[in-house]
Amino acid sequence: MAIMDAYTPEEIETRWQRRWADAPPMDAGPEGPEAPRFYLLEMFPYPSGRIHMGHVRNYTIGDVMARFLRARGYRVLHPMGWDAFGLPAETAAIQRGVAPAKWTYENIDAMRVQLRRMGFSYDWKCELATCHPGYYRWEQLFFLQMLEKGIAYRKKAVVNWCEQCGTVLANEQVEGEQCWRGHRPVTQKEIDGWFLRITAYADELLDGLDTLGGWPEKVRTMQRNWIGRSYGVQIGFPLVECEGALEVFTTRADTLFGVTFASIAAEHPLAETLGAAGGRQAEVRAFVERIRSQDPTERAQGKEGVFTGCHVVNPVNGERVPVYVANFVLMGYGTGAVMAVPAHDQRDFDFARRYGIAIRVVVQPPGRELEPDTMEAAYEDDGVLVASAAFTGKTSEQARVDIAQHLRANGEGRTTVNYRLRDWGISRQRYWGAPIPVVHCADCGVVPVGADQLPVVLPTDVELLAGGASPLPTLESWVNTQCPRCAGPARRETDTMDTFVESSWYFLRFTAARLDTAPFDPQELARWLPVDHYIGGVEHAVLHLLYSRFFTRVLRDLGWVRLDEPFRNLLTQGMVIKDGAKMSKSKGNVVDPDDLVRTYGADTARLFSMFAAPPEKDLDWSERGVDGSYRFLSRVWRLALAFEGRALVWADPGAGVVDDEGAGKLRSLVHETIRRVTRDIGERRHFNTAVAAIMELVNAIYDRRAGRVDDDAATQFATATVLRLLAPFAPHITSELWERLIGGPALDRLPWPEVDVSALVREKVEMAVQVNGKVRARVSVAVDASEAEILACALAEQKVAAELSGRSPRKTVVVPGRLVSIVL
RNA sequence: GCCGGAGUGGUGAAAUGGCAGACACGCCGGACUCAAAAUCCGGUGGGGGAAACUCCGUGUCGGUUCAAGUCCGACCUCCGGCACCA
Repeated sequence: MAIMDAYTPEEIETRWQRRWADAPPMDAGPEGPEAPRFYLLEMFPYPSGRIHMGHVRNYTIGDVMARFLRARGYRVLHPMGWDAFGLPAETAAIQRGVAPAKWTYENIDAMRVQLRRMGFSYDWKCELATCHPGYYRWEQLFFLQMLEKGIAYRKKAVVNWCEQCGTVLANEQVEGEQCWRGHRPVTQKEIDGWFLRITAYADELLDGLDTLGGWPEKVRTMQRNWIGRSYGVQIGFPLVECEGALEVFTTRADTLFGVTFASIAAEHPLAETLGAAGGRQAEVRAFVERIRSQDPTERAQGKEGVFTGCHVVNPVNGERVPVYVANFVLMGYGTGAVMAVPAHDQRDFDFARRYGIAIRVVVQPPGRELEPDTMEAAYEDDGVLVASAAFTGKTSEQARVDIAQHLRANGEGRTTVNYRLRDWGISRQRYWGAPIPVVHCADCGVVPVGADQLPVVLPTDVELLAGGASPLPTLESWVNTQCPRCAGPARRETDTMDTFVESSWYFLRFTAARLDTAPFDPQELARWLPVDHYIGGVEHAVLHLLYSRFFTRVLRDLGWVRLDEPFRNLLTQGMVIKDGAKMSKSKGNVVDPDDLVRTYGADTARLFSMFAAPPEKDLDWSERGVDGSYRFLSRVWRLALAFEGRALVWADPGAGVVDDEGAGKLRSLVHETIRRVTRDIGERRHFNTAVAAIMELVNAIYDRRAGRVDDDAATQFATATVLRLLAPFAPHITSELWERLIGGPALDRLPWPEVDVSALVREKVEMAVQVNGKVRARVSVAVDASEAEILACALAEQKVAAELSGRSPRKTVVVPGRLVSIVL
């Protein structure tokens, strides 16, 4: 026997990668044969400079699918690009003195090398970087069109400010009390900025979730909660001490007769007015100032408030109730004022107990009677109304409808909808982002830049300021410009756009990444969109994935796309965990993909990330597990190379040429494995079990070959099929072995193996026989045996007869091919 | 607190209501070797038994069913999301 070449992944893989760079696997350009199309996309990375294990996992899932789908005859669009604007480039610039643009493009180059080294089959000719003017010029155009339609607008608002990032953040980008990048504190600040009217699409975004059957329920639920639609009534409570009325929002109109006070937020415009009118200006001011200076956590400690000295009138019963300023009322939700029903709202209950305000029960639960004096908590569920005039005796459900009706008839209120969702604040007080294309003119105010003047190019020859602030406001040559309207002197907007704006439409641009006369080619959009399968981390459930759904609809309404939902199917992969924690520098448990690839090769890295867990679960990184994957590939290597020097016959020998029983069994197993792997990759997306099936086949081939010198057609067919099934997971080693043993068409040009269903049919099946639910025997019966024959066979078993000991079964169940169940 | 998801060997995990633990890691044993590594073969949920076998076993307690990891009800634990949203 000749000395076998050792498995040397590094040498094999780099050689194949060079070949693939010259002749990419069937790309997805507009020309070519008509075939079913598949847009497969993975969330594009921020070019930090290095890929991490999360990327390896995410992109391996995508690449396995891409290679599989190509073999199945699809034309696959599988692009890769760079989410290239963002703060780390500025931080690096300050720390290391490299310009953000240079730093970013160098990182992109480095990461592209890493991705190629993994063997990922991207359509590199679609590559894009969002920091390129050829990309963001279209975003600026969209912005101008949104401005015209009122979707983009400017307002002064209380917003989240991240001290460390030196910028404003959207609500979605604040998690707990820290910013999404992990910084704290995030404080509240009142500032002028640009917003996109996502709330105008709240209903559509919410209802659209029902059409997304290909999304995980978890993500849909998260978006539903985030949008937070609630139906209720807005009621005007006339003010006693001044003119006008206090507008409140409630979902519990059925408790209206239980109102014993009203509360308004510290930021409510009436706070000052009511304080003055009620003669308690000093107290109110002091309270408001104290509350407003608190950070969100501090503010969430307990319920407190101050009486304004003023009252409002309950429209349904004419009662005067006091108005308080309360720390727990949010200005940002509803009207910033609430009617308070202590008996039926826990917050109001706490507040009423603290300040000695009356508690009035107006909803009684079934089966017991609430007494205000003995209540220990508010009763918040539905019940039957009491002490509610004409509505007494009605159920809560009915009363909500009837009272709303009554208020509407008297002009005292109207039904309305409220959302938890806020408009998307996109202004960032940062340098490394897409400039917002407007100017500020002393005479004309805010004036949009003409569409023919785009792009407003971000200057790249800048000096970053040591303090971290954006250099744009002080960059006179850039910031000073002419007003497009009056031609007078004007200053450019120095805020840049949230980088989530770029990622909200990149998947559309991939279909015509190099087009420079328009953002999209309508024909290409129609051809590819929506994305058939999108893969990424669940952390973007209410960030990128919500923004993209919104942006797609805006572009639809602007006439750019004909599409409601951008992503038909979504796969959210779990995190990569090591030693029980997410990989992070601070925990010191990071595995560097470069080290991994150097030691084991890309194929092993790919195989392990697919084998260790199903994609949606967290993946526990294990050095031993990686080693196991490497050993499996080595095992395949040795198995296949045993044939070196002889041409391996890879065709199915067919049922006829089977020479002995073992060969027939092996051939059946090959087809069974094709069936399993095809289903696991194509339908179930359980790549781990697909790999397990291939391993079983390899084990079976080893079993058959044990002790044999000669290798029959079935063994050769099985070995070749292993290479074909394993190719999407480990493209390098399989390509290498295929070329050495078979040559002919390259493995990645070959169609996916077909299942011969007739090969799956067995003559006999083994079935379990249960007596009273316990397996007592096994019988081997012909597959086409009737139920009666199977039963007779089972009853004839000695063990079964012993169990029966002469009794006759009370009931029998025969599931052909599975088992026989006998009940005594 | 509310909303999701998950609890299966020593470990990662697998199982259209039909023989729980496929596949892999680890461990144990054997072959090869002067020896070790690598490799190949075998064993490996727990209890009992020399063995044939046998009993128990998928977070807990109930239920439906000839049959439940899987369906239903209640609960416990862990993870994730939201969190004074009126």
